Amino acid sequence: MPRAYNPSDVEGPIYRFWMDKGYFTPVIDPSKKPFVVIMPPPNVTGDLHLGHALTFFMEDILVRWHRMQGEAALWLPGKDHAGIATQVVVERQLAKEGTSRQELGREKFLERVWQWVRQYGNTIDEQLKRMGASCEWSRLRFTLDPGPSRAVRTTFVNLYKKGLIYRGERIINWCIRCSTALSDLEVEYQETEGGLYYVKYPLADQEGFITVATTRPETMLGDTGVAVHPEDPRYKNLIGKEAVLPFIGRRLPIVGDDAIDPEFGTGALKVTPGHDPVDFDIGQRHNLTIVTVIGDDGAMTAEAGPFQGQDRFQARKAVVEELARLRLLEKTEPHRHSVGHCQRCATVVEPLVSKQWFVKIQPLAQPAIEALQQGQIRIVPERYARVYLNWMENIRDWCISRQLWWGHRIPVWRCEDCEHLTVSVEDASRCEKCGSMEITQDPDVLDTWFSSGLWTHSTLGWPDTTEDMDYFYPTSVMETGYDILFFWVARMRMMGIENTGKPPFHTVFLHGLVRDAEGLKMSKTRGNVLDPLQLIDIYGTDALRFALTTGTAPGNDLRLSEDKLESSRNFANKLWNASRFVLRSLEDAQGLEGWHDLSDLSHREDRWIVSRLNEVVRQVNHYLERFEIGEAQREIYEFLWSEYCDWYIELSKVRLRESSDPSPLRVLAHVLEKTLRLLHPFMPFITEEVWRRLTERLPTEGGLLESIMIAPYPQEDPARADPQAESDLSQLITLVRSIRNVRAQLRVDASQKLEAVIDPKGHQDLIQDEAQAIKTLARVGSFQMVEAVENAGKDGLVTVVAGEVVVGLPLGGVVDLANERDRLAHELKETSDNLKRVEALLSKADFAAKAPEDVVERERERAAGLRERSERLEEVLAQLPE
RNA sequence: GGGCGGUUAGCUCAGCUGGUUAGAGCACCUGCUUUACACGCAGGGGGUCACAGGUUCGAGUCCUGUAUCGCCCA
Repeated sequence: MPRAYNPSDVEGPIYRFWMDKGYFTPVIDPSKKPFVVIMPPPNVTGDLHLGHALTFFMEDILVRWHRMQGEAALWLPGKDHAGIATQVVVERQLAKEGTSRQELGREKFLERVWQWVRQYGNTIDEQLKRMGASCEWSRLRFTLDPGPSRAVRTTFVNLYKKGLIYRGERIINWCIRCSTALSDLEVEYQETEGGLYYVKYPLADQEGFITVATTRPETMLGDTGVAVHPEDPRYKNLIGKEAVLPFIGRRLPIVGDDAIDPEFGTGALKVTPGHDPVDFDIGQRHNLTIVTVIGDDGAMTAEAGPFQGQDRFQARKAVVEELARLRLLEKTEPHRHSVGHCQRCATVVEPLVSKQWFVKIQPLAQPAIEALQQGQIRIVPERYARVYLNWMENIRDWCISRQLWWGHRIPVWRCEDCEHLTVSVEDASRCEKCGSMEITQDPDVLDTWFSSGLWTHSTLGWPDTTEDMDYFYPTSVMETGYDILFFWVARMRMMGIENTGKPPFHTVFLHGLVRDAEGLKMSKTRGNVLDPLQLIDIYGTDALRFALTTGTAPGNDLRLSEDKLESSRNFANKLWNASRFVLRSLEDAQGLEGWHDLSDLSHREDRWIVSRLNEVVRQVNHYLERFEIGEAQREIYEFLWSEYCDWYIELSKVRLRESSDPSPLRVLAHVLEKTLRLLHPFMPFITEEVWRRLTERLPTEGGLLESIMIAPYPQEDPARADPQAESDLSQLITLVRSIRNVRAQLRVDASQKLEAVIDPKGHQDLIQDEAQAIKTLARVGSFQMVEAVENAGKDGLVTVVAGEVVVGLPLGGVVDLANERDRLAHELKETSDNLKRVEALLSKADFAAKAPEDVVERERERAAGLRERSERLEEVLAQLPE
């Protein structure tokens, strides 16, 4: 066994072993509880990043944990065609080659995309495997697969028939570069420095002007009204009158509308229903006409009069200049406002009126809201439930059509003869109304999130009645980043309830975003993206898993640094070396029978470590139940390193050297084996590797299996708890530490063995039994037990109060008395300060009366301990020679 | 404008329903080739838990307000 753990030696073969054994495939068994996680399908746009890695690690931990508990665990992997995202990526590639999708044509372009998808699809699968993901490959799905595609069409048809999908002319977000409509969610707002322009509109049929303030002067060409607050005294008398639009000459009715904020600008708003969603609504309320002055290519239309043909930003300048020349520009103020950008290509989004398909969302949102309110769905962390509810309650109809080529084509065929729309799951060949063959399919595709919204059930075979649907639906936990709560989680809920009548999962577990060491979001443009595979090459999968999921709380962002990775790698190495020690000790060992159950523990060290392990098992399960993965890992880390390695192994060395009876070998093996199982969901590879080597050397007991992956997860056993052993060992450890402490403080050479006198204060048996351990671990040559240390008649006695025990170390001339006096005085002050605080608490009448009994009792015991300690210290100090 | 989160050791972060002397990793200081591990061992220093009030026998933890940083929504 090599001195250092080398992950790359073991990870590949182990993963292949698991695959070959089919451990990732659950057995459908109605008598068993299923545990189901549907993987958030990564986009097939490129390599996986650390955000994906975090998602997969969290899910793998949960799934492995449940699988080891004997549940039928299904983790269903998949990939998303990611309509606009993928199309943009491939278009960029085409641009580099000097061509475009238009040049290629729809069919050829789609072929190109499929090529891309095959390449990256495979890469993603391989990356997942390297991450140790125990997902069910035989059920792998792609959103454009026939099954999920049929689910998409079926849902579309159903919603259409219920009147929940409609086609309408509405204001939508338009990306000029992508030439497509976007949903509200696909628009990202950025604060931008701009201007607020005050423009004078002459009043019709009377003298004077009304001044409006706008951030987008070029849209004025499409104004069809002016709005003021109905109660605004400045403008009240103008309501019902008209203004005249400069350049165009159109007469603009002045209307009163509550939506106007009298405080903003001049309190008068130019209304452009064709290019602003707020204005669109105002226009609807007051029957204002819609004029489109910016075309879907971003250039001014014929309606823009003299500005026709100019780019929208060019037109902005030109309009302002012209206004200034005509003395209609009152003033310009600098102004910060948020501007919408296309999520995928960062082009400024243009609100446009366009004919699109929409989902009427209210009737779908309502049941989803109720499911949450009735507790059918739980969100972890809970605070996101309110965020989610608030969003659901204010949700607007969802624009689902995209003018893209890559995606699920809308299953609607328009009849050239009678204009009837045939909406059908199967490809239509004739008009369902007049039977005409002259029908053409809608050229648009559906929003990617439409198919993602069905993912929890479309992957299990819906709309068919399948064994999978029957057994695995509804799923258990939806684990994903909080950034797609609205995009995805909300839509899955709505669609899941709509299609199946049941919420698609009972728990939503949200994790945070992975940031770099400076706390910045990782992005390609910033160049701070860390490639998970590279990190795996350097540190190993288990270390990366541990680093990403340790010390984090649900829903909180986390920073990944080299430090964390190194520390996780070191932990893996620590485990490796502890195992090396155990394995070497087990070589040719006899009498290991019973290692699995350990029914007859007599040695207090053994009872101690088994008791501690049992407590850790309890804690880890407790934390996992609450999705506190970071805390669960910390428990194991600390137990393994600070208790098992630092103390139990060190103590066992003493016993092994002495060949004492009982031998610690069985317990060394037992605790290591159980800890490996406990740790396996978090660090699957190293635990499997060590477990194999370990179990090879042990008699087959407890139904030992061929892989740790399918071994049972440790469960708490109250019979293992041993408070006496725990308090004994705690005293022993304190004793050893205290002596080491003094040695270090007084700079006693490490190789020098000291003589000691020990006043056991009721711990005679402990000190007697553990004499050899004390000698070895504290580097004491020999000691004798006395009744009072200060009467031992030794020179230069340094006295240590170690828990309840008192130790005297005759250091003769070694000791600087002044130094020693300081040390003791410092310790005494600390003790008596503590004592004062506790006594103050105890002396309050209310405390005894109101605090729970166990708390009071604990404080009393503490006070007694502190009092004793402080008395001892005073005595020692008093007898210190001047 | 509305909402949410953070503010805890030099840095990065844990700390559950209020109850030991507030923890970890890294960094720092001292000493160690102790036959599992220097990716290590032993010992140590370092925190008025952002601030101000309040509730309580008891507050890092609950409430109110302030400051500051960040996120989401409009």
